[in-house]
Amino acid sequence: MSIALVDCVSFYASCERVFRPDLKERPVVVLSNNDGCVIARSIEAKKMGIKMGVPWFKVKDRYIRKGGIVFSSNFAFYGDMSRRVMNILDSISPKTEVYSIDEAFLDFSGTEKNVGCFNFGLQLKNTVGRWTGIPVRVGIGPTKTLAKIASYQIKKRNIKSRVLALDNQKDINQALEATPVGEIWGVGRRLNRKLSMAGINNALQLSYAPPQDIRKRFSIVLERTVRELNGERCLEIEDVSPTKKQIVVSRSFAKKITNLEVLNTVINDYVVRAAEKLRSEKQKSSTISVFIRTSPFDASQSYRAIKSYSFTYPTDDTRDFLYAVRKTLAKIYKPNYRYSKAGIMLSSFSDIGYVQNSLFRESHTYKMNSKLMKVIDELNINQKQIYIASQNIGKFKPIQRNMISPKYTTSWIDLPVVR
DNA sequence: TCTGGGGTCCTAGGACCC
DNA sequence: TCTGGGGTCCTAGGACCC
Repeated sequence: MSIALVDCVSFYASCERVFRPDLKERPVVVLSNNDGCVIARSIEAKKMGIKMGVPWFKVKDRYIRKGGIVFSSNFAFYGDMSRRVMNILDSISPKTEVYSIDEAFLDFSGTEKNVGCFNFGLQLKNTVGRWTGIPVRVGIGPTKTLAKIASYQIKKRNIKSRVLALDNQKDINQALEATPVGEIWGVGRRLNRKLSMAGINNALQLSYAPPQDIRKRFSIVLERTVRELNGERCLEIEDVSPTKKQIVVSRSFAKKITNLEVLNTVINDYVVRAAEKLRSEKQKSSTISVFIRTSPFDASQSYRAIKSYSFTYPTDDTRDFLYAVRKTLAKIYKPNYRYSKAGIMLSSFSDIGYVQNSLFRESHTYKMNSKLMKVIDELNINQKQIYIASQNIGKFKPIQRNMISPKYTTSWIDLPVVR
């Protein structure tokens, strides 16, 4: 009964190093959109005191002066590297859940008798390292939460093999005692404070708390955590990814927007992307929400608004969404504000095969529209860009990425050359 | 000057029903 | 004039995750 958590070390920074061996052992950081803040740091950068999420402009000078290397985010590249890592894990383990871009849970119950937990972890780490160049940590335990704890301990104790198997109670207790309550998976800032006020400071103490009490005083979520710390499985491995319940596309702008038409054009881009995603998920949506806001760091003004539009029938037609957004945005837009971010959200999904007929719409129009969208999607996959007239086509550059690396693995032009 | 993006789950409270 | 009790469903917002 064993679960492994495979966790890529400083994932984005490690990706950048794969095709740049000259960056080995040098500080590397990766920035968010608009080069806003630091979202990944190599170990060397962490040692320089660069904190996660820190605004780039605050550390830039000092970091560069000390010889640090910086990249804008290149998500097409990271996504592709992630897929490669996950495929390898999937080929080795009987059950795999891709938990995030850089983490996966593996259930290898049954096989541990043959090779042993530790050796299994070693095999995972070595194979991924050799085949992709990405370093990973492997934490192993009887439950997901304990596997997470194992992974945290690898980091904290700086275990050289980067593999830790918690397969007996003595090791488990030792790891729990050395894990502050705020580092437990599922305990955020808020719960951390509440728990320490209740005198619970490390994972071992939390594991001793009666689950029923925890449920009453906190929540059912934390109750599950307590049980998981005691080796009782409450969270299963979800090896078939559940269908999405919402799709969000949102961005902060490099330059504030003060004009409704520009805002609408930019948001139309998000709509086009979200609708593509929706169709690739084979879903239809009957609610779209639009939100706009000013910068939370701007003390002189503050406005945020969100409004939803419901269709009488579920749709996946980009033009339906564009129409809804135009109407909705006009209702929440207020002039004289400097908007810093906007986004849209699709929700209320239903399966594509299921159509609720409407009294007010001929049913054959559904099929016609789906065909059109399908053709557009296929053309766009083959790089022949079809735009909707109201989209933003280079007129306005809302995103800034000044230090982006080549798309080494997803673009023929950027393919690395070996001389 | 410059502060990310995309998700899930749970709960409280309101609307509505009988 | 007096104005019950119990249930479901939906939504907004909070908390958390990477």
